[in-house]
Amino acid sequence: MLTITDVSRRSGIASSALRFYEERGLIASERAGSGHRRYHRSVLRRIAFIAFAQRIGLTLEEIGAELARLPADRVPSRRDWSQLSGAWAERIDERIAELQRLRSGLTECIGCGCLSIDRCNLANPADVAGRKGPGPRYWLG
Amino acid sequence: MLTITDVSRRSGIASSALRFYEERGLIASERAGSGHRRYHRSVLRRIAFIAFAQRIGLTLEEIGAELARLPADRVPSRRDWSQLSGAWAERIDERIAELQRLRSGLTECIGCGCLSIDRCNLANPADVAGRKGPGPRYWLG
DNA sequence: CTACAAGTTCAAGTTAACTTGAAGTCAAGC
DNA sequence: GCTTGACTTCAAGTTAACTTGAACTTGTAG
Repeated sequence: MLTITDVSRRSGIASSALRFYEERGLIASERAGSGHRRYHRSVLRRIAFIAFAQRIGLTLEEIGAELARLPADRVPSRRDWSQLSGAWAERIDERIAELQRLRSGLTECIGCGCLSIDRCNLANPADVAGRKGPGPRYWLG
Repeated sequence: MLTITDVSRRSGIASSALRFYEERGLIASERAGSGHRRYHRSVLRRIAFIAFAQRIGLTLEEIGAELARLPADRVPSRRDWSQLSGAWAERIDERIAELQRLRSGLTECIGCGCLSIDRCNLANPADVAGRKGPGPRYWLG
């Protein structure tokens, strides 16, 4: 069993973040008699998965939903993990495609001078105009 | 001269956001005798530029820095605009490259079962471990 | 036994990019 | 003249993903 500092050092994730993940139900821990957290080594792989998924652009909520599909009664196998990431490739491909569209718009649209809201659909695609709710907006979100 | 509602409707950006951009010095307006904002039509192109730059991933602060390089004494020309976006192509290419690395890691790394913090550099590249400051972290930021 | 590091909880702060609400002013139609 | 909609400012709220601080307890080395 690992202490929170062990896990933090090995994963590069701050202890405060680990407690936060636990509060959100993304990882679990047992307690020593003292009340201190003790982690199973398998938590490291779970954390690696979380970090990876974040880089792909998933929110913690989405990641939690994925993790909930892992078997609860045993340590997940290689197959269990690889099945989770099924839909991700498509998601990444979509983002790459968007970036490539933006990249060609950079020369074709700004360069040619047509960057005007009335005529340029790169400057104002539907999903930019159709924003919803409060809080910051991210171009990939 | 356009009212704030005119500009909002034509750009798809909420009036509150337009006031916010002005507060940040990204756009400018004059005032009617009543105190109401009046915009020059050229502000639409400026807003289009802001929206485009945001989709590429620039923060408002960075966008402000770019906009500050436009000539202040006249309405910017086609050339003025296209010179601003010089460094962006490279930036987009870097992001595409990162996504492609992540995509191959998806099959090679999660699929093969090597996704462990100790051994997998996709799970824990330097820039994930080396995070700094408070606030949310984004995988592209 | 005494330091001092490491752990705990809980509330509040941080960042970006806005939105929402309150409280009041201005403009246009009937 | 009245109502209704558009506009103004300013303060406070929103979201995500954490961090920071306060106040306190545990574990360990000397």
